[in-house]
Amino acid sequence: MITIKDIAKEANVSAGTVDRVLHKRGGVSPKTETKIKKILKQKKFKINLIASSLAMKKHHNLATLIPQYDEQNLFWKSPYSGIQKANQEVSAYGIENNVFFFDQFDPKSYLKAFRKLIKTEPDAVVMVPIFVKESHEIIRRLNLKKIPYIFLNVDLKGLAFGGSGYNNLSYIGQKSFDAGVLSGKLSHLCSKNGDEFLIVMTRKNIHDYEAISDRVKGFKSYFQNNVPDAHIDQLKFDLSDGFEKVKKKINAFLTKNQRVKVIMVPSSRVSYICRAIEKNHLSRLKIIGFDTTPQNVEALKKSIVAFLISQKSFNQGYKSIITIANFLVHKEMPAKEIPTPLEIITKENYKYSHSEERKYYNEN
Amino acid sequence: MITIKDIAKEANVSAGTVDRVLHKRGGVSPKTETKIKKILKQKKFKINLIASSLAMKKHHNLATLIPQYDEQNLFWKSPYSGIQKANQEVSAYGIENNVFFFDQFDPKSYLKAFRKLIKTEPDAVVMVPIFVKESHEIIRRLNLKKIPYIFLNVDLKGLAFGGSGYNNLSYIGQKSFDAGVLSGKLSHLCSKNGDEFLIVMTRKNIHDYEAISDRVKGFKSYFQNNVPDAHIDQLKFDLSDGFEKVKKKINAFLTKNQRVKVIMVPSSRVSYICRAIEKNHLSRLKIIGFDTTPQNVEALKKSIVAFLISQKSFNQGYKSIITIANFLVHKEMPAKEIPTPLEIITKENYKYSHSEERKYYNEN
DNA sequence: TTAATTTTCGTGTGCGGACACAACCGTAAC
DNA sequence: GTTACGGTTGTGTCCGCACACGAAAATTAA
Repeated sequence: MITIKDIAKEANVSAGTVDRVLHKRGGVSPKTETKIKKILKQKKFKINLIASSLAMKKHHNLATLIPQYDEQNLFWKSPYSGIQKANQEVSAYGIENNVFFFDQFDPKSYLKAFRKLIKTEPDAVVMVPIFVKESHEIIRRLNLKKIPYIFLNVDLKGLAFGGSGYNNLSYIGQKSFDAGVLSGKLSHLCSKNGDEFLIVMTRKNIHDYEAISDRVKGFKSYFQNNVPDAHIDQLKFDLSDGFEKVKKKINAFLTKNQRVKVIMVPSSRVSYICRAIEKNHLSRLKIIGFDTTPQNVEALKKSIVAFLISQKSFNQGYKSIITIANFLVHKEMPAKEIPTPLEIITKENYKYSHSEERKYYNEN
Repeated sequence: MITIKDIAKEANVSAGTVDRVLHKRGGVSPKTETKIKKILKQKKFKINLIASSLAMKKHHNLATLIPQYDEQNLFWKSPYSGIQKANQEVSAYGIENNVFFFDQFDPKSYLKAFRKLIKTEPDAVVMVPIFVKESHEIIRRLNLKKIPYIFLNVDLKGLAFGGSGYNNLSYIGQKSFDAGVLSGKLSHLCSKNGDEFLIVMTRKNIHDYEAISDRVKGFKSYFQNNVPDAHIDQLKFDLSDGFEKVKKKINAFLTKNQRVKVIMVPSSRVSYICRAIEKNHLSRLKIIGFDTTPQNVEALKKSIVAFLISQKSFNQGYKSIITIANFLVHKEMPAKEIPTPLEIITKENYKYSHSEERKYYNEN
């Protein structure tokens, strides 16, 4: 292991000078600089990150803005767990992360949470920009204060601020269109000629409308490119529709359309849909959904759902914090987009797929 | 962030005493010990791992014993890359890892590599125990020297040393039986009633015979439990069979058995098999294989192979080093078994599944 | 009571690097 | 020739912890 002192000795300078070169702090004569740089390369010197971050101790202050989860909507629990795990890890680097929650159906609570957030004067922000208009305002203020921010799970785009768009450091989440394509492929693989397909949309979670519609587009795109004459039906339910109405509607449809053999639910509400479907229909159906919420996994285990496509939201949360921490501490510029793997989950491989997350649950 | 000094001040003792309690070094009166422990809990003190590992600087010496990869057999490149990545990371912790290669078909080279390895007097060993008899001897010597070791990718078991078995710290790899079950499920999902299934075994790689036979068992087990009357055929090829013979045999079989619609190849040689199959057969077939070797991925991209089940061997290699490093540095006892996820790879999600690995390739 | 131990505890140093500050050099201005 | 000043470079301290060493207190022996 080569240290700064080793380099310094070799170059007949002091450690301070080497340090200046390493950090481009200036104040070094060109001669010595090139000499040091040469030795640095030659000896393959790498900064010891352990020692470095200990010495820095710049006590950074992070802030996270994410939806609150509840019994009804457990989806957001997973990224939050990932965030907590990351918080623990980065705390040794002098990074503290304050998490602010908001109601995913209430734009006002979003702004309110942000107002609390901004008062803590964070050095960087991780946010889930669910609401378009309000996010625009929030980002305007972050830009003003020159606070860097990254998007988690929702990839807000637009020609804001004079066409330049939002300059988030990074987006961490799923590529919804490709996830949809994958669901198309899986649907196709577990069907035979003449089978029909059904997309069931629930509009309960307005927030991820963009993602859901992208998944549907991806799904259709797959069939256009591979099975152009496939017959794809679509059912939409609204917020106001009660469970009974959903039930009636969907079963009536399935009775009338006996050739429907595959159902794709482009949201995390697939288990809800499954509960609505009568048993006699279920037996002929292959059902594909998204996200490994506890209810969905339950349906998977009972072989009601054939595939779940997971976006590993635990990892998303975890990675978002790690990414921004590396940016703050080591000035490491993240990729503009950090896509999460499109994980295919079945009854048979579920237990191996979320071990990190479960381990964390058990420990806490 | 709470430091040892904070605790010391609170307890009216010195930092040294707190340190003694933290590390159970003894020499502390029961009174002060309980007092300190109480404050430790109350303030939720956590050792700063950064500072800790910097202070320790116990310059550990690791050794790794893995098969050499070559053009013919790229499988082992992936874990090696993971190991290299991990080596880089742990080097800051004063851990150096020497990698020793051997020929996966030559037991003698295995022993020879080990002899070189043992001369470096490693503090711990990561090994791929391919050869049963030779591994027994190697492990005997490791036990004698009390050098801890973990198994990578091959889960050697047995009633060695008086029935106690090998006491490897951990096994990091795939659960082959469950991987087979998963391949069964996927085969089932993309078939319809009356379709027949074919297992094609190549015995080229004797070493993973155990894993391959477990996969086959898992495959059959799935069908026994779910589709007891399924018709499963089996073809075996030997080392001595040339490509032309394989070709002739397999195409003859497929011509005669037109109802075979799904082929499962329980090894990483699926692309080899695909090349042997004539086009007119391919169109009706769904093919499932293992491991994302470059050739297999190529076949996946061309839609010749429907599914690959990946054991993420890059991660296996990476994790093996990280695990043993944590054991050495932080005395963290690993789980006895660390199973790799059973990842389902299709043409549509491949690009998202090995991003870490590719990123590493590009950087180097 | 005093000396010899043993138990218990405090102090100091170093891990490798970051950064503030001091010190040095040469040159230009006076 | 002295002073001033900017460009360079060296030195020292600290980050939080681990651990060796020695000092103090408590105990036992003489």
